[in-house]
Amino acid sequence: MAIKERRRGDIPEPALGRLHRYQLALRRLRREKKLLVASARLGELAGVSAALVRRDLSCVGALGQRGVGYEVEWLLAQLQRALQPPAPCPLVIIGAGNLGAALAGYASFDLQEYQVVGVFDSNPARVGHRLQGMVIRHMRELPEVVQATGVELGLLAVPAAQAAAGAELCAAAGLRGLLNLAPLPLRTSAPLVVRQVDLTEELQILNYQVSCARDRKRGEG
Amino acid sequence: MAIKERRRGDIPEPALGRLHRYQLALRRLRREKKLLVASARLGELAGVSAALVRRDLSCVGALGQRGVGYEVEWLLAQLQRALQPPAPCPLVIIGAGNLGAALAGYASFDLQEYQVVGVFDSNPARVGHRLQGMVIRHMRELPEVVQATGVELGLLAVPAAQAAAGAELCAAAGLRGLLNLAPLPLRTSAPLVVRQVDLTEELQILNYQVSCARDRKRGEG
DNA sequence: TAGATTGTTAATCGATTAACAATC
DNA sequence: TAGATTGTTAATCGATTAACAATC
Repeated sequence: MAIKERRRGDIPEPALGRLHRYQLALRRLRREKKLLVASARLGELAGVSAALVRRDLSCVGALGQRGVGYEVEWLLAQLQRALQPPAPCPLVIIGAGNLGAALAGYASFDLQEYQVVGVFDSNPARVGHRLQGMVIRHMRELPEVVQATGVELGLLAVPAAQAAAGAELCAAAGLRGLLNLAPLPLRTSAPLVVRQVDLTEELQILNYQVSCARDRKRGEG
Repeated sequence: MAIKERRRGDIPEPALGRLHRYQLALRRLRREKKLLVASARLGELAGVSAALVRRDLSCVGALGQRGVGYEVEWLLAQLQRALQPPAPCPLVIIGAGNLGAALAGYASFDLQEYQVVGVFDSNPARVGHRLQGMVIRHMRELPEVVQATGVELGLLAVPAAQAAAGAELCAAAGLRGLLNLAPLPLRTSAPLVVRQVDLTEELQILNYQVSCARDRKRGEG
């Protein structure tokens, strides 16, 4: 039986999220000096069924041993290779307002695998000031920085009204991927991969689910 | 034909996210003085098919007129009622580190529908300092604030290692919902509804999708 | 009436689970 | 060999799309 060709791009999106969480669980197991882990245990740690763990792992070609389980260290290496974060992945932050400033600090200190290589803003009043030890640069310098550093990813943290224009500038500057934190679904301009994270949306869903939980309890009680 | 009983909790989660985006689109249409909108146009604005728009809207009992479309103002009111954000929804922030500070600023200024009523931290070195005009309080004061203000939702912005303990304290203090921003899947402790937003995960997925897009292009070129 | 657009049903698609032969 | 656990196939479930009768 031929080893399945691991064509990139064939991992469905929900599986990508779970693979990331398996990594977290595996790192924890490694800290605990565990050498082997079964799909059942890994699923327990990641909040996922054992069957789904096995299916997800099989789609990155990461194999265990029947009757034994998965080797922690080796599996972790496989996942890292498959999801390929080339160690300290460079990143720019667009928007130096409240959220941008927060993220600059957060990303600098807490996201070990990512490295902020620049903070940009189109507001002249902000340009030149310092943020987490970095000088805020004008948006028009972005293409230059992309050229010089080869950075591909950006965090878009500007007000909703400016998100579309900001994304255009990012695309034009040569960025490849954008994590949009503005509460505005972005018309994904041609060559740019856009992902949306909207805290307002998350809060609204949470709020709804909370009120449903309350209703259910009332129904029982 | 009886009007469908709008039992709360029967809206599937993916639909909840889209309903929120319809609200954004509708507000924009309102600003543009549009009175009516068709499912096709609303879908276009929200990046969703017309059929799905109609299905989603029907599950909150929000109805249009055949041959005509949906009345913008009225539909917006229906959605707001169904998703019920009771105007300025109170909120606490747990963790006054980089991310917490950022969120405190962001939530105070940019999330109009939410109001930060307190920032908490368990690190005595931080307690007493000011953040966005609010005094950082010790975690042990949380129950008191929950009692006094009736706040139900929290943003958990502590380091991964402290997330589990933080969630416990929130549950014990009487919070009902928690948006966890720590990169750690939280074992949802009994009566607390937890939602996960992990920027690391989002970045990793984005990064993967970018590299897939690159591979595809290479394949073509 | 003719044209437009809904609400809903049936068909399709994709993701998850259950089950089990393979095999350590 | 007996027990454990994988990788994968088939069954199930849920969400999306296509299609169309209802009706403005």
